[in-house]
Amino acid sequence: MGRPPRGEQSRMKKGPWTPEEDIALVSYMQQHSLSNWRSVPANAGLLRCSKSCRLRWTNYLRPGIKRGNFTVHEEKMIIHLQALLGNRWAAIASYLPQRTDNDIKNYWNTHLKKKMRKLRNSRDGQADDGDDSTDASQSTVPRGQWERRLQTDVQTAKQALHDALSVHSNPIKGLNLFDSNPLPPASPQASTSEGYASSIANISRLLQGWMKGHPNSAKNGPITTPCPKNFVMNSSYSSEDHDSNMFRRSFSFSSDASLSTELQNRNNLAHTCQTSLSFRAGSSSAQTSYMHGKEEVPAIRLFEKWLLDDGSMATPGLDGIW
DNA sequence: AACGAAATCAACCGCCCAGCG
DNA sequence: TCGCTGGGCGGTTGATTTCGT
Repeated sequence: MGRPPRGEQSRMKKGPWTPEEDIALVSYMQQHSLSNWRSVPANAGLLRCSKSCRLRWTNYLRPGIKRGNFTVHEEKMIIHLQALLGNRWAAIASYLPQRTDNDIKNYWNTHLKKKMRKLRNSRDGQADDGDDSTDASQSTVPRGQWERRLQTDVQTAKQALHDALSVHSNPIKGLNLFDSNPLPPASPQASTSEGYASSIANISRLLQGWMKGHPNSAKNGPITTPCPKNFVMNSSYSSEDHDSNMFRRSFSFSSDASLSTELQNRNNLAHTCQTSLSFRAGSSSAQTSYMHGKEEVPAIRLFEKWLLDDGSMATPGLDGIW
């Protein structure tokens, strides 16, 4: 990618995003269909590089992101998937659509890696040697496991592609993850799955943090408070402080916007799928493994059962962590 | 209360790849 | 075919927060 001109680069702002910037970006993203990220900073009035905007949006501001409070089930899935796929966080994140690859990566590095190391040490009775040999990407994977990884890659890719394509015939499928309803559930019981952070909640969070530290609240840093399960608009918000129109815009994602986001997510998934397929393209054994018995469907079912079944078919050695 | 160490995580960096002219 | 560009990915950094003494 071409390096931006020196002058332009120096004018670009770096570091933590302010609530004002977040609102500007969210507001822009809500009103415009995304054609290319390069035009976003200028059009949204941000002194950020396009990459920074994309990252901020995909990792923190876009609708349907759940942050913090990883469940035991999610932990297990991450560990299983990491063992299978290695540090391919985007692929792992595709199995946890509420989570971003960055979030999963951070969680792995700060929590799970340590947990795994502890487990290994207690099992082997060895002192911590500090290496990360539990990482599939760095370990010498036994042939059987490698083949299973390979098959999983292909199946993951196929499934992702299938999902990505099927959205056109059934756009509602899977949309519970990206609820188009701008209003939060009326009661805790109304929320089907456990706490899902909508865009509304994301913006609420940033505004709450903004108000807590406003003005010049940089010291408070990014808002990391977990989202409430059922967001209630903060009644203490004063429209005198900020542009109330912008506020309203930020809190009213249209279903179209949510749908386009979902479509893009699925397109991204399809891209991951392509990447995944090409990843092993040079391997003849990949073909052998994939074609074996023409049993793609049972294979993915088995894998998903293994993956999603809480501990019943857990990876040997992982039981007892929780 | 004060200080340093450790943990956390948002954001950046650099590389890679696909698409396009 | 080649060079350029936009976008995606994984690794790393560094500011901030939390914990222990």
